[in-house]
Order: sequence, then C-alpha cells, then structure tokens
Amino acid sequence: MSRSGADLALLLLGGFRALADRATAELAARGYEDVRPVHDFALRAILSGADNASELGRRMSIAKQSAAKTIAGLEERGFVRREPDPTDRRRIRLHVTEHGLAMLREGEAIFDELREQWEQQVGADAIKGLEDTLRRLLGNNTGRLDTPGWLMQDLGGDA
Amino acid sequence: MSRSGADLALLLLGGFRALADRATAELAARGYEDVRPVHDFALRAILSGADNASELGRRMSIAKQSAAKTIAGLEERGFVRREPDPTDRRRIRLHVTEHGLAMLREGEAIFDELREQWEQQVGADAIKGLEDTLRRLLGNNTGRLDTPGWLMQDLGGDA
DNA sequence: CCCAGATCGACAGCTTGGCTGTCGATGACA
DNA sequence: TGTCATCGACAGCCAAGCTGTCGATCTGGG
Repeated sequence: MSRSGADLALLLLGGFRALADRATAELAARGYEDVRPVHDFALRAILSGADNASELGRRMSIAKQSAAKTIAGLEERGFVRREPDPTDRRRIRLHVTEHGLAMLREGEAIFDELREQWEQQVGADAIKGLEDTLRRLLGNNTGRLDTPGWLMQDLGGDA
Repeated sequence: MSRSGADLALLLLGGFRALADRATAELAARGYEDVRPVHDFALRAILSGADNASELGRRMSIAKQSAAKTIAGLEERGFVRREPDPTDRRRIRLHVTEHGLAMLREGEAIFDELREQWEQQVGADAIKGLEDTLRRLLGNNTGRLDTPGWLMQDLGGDA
C-alpha cells in the first residue's frame, strides 16, 4: 500500500490538516481563541451575501437550523450582529462586525505566511503546480462549503 | 478569497473530499454500505500493529475511549473480532476478519481507479508531481497514522 | 515478596455540529 | 382575501470527539 490511490487521499488530507492546525494555533496566538474552521467558512458566506439564516444554510449546504446554531456561535464571539430586517419582519439580517472582519484578515494573513513557508520548502513552482492541478481536477469550485462535521471537529483551523 | 493561502487549504480539502466521497459511494455500491473513512483508517492501523484499544487510540491520535467506540463500530460491521489476550488479562486483542480484509481490498481497488481517473484528466505527471510535493512537505509520513507532528496540535488524548 | 504506580477497558456525561419535525408569524400572490 | 411559501425558533435526536473515574490487572523498585 505504498504508491496507491489511498495514499493520494491521505496526502491531500494531511496537507489540509497541516495548514488548518497551524492556522488555528497561530490565530489563537494572535488573540482569536476558540475559532474553528466553521466560523471562518460561515463568515465568508455571510460576507458574500448570505445575510440570513435560511440563506446561509443553503450556501453551506446545511439545514437552516444548523445554520442558526452556527450563527449563535458567531454572535457569541462577537463576529456578527443580528438585526431585524426593516422590510421583512420574518427575517433577521446578519451583519459582520469589525471584529469579524479583523479575524478574517488575520486568518488570511496567516494562510499567506504558511503558503510562503511551503514555497520556501519545495519551491514556488511546485506549490503553483499543486494548485493548478487541483484546480483542474476540481473544476475550480473550491468554494464548496459542505464539509462534514467529522472533518471540521477537532482539527481546528480556519480553512 | 482568491489566490490566497486559504485557497490552497480549500483545494487540498476539496481534493480529499472528492476522493473520499466517491470512494464511500462506490464502496456502498459494491456491497459495503455504511462504511466511513474512519473505518478504513482504523482497520489499517489495527493491521499495522495496533491490536488493542489504547494502542489504536495512540496511533490515531484520539482518546482510547473514542477508539473503543470506533472498535465497537468495526465489530458491529463484522470487520474485527475482539478476543481476550492470553498473556495479559487487561487487554482485548483485535483481529481483522476476512470480511474486513475484503473491504480494505475493495477500497484499495476503488482508490486506485479514482487515481487513474485523475491521471486521465490532468496527466500522470501532474498527479505524480502533486504527490511528490505533498510528500516533501509532510515529511513523507503519510501512510502512517501515528504522525504526532501535524496531528497532535490541540489533541490532548490520554497518550 | 509486596505494594505503588502504570496501564487496560468500561461507564457516565459533556460538547460540537450536523439532522428532522413542528410551530407561529409573516409575506406573496392568484 | 384566502392559500401557500418562507423565516426563525423550539424540541429532540445522532455521531464522534472529549474528560473523569472506576476496578482489574500487570510491573518493577525496595
């Protein structure tokens, strides 16, 4: 079982976990403790237009009830505010706070640093080739956010 | 959120998910329903020497209590048997059944097929380059599950 | 030889992040 | 205006981690 397809899957998973683990640790070191990948995913989705629970659920491919739980977590941490919609009293609109934006920026910076570390290890061309290959394989839809809990749970990180 | 280090993480995760999802579906289609990646991981670890719950926990970097749950799942599905250790009455030794071995073989075959599909999409060289790059980055400790470096970050466990 | 400490597996109970089903309030439209 | 869709909330469930604790069982130093 060297050189097998299973190996390939493990390599990809290992790469993701390496990045996610380090990003979480670094984020915690910079003052954003208890931030999980799901928080980052959700915040990005909200920023890109999913400004209510039902829509967030659709974008993340989770039930709206689960989205509501996620939103509660984001609100507890001060990353979003919930405000009544003036035009539709059923809705509660989501607003990303400055604290949330700062966290996203910090995460982004950390990932860029990690990427640079990898470039120094294997060369910028190798990293670029890795990205290109994966992009071609995945049809460029990397934004899929429906990652199951068993993967997001304890590996922390801000992917 | 384009062209950043976070993208790299998403690509790696997406690649793993693509393989894992398809493998799970294909495994189900071939008669092994309700098999999750964790079952495969655990079975491999057991085969490679982790023949009791505590050791399995250490190899998989999870608490031994969680390992016990995993083992219960494997036993339910008939992939392992639990037998008392003749020389240490505290231990319950794990034995991979023929059914478990067959599932592993089928999984291996499926992964190989998926890898070939990818090779046809982007070329064998690209896949090989991807593997080589990741192997260099991850220190070549991929097929093994006892990789403390990138896995032990915030996992306390009772190891 | 014996007891202290380490280890094994099990139990209870918690946490997170999913799920379904149901509900009342509200909006959209024929 | 009445029907149907949608929104967010509540209750309750599941899966897979976690911790703490326990009794039983090795193991090794004195």
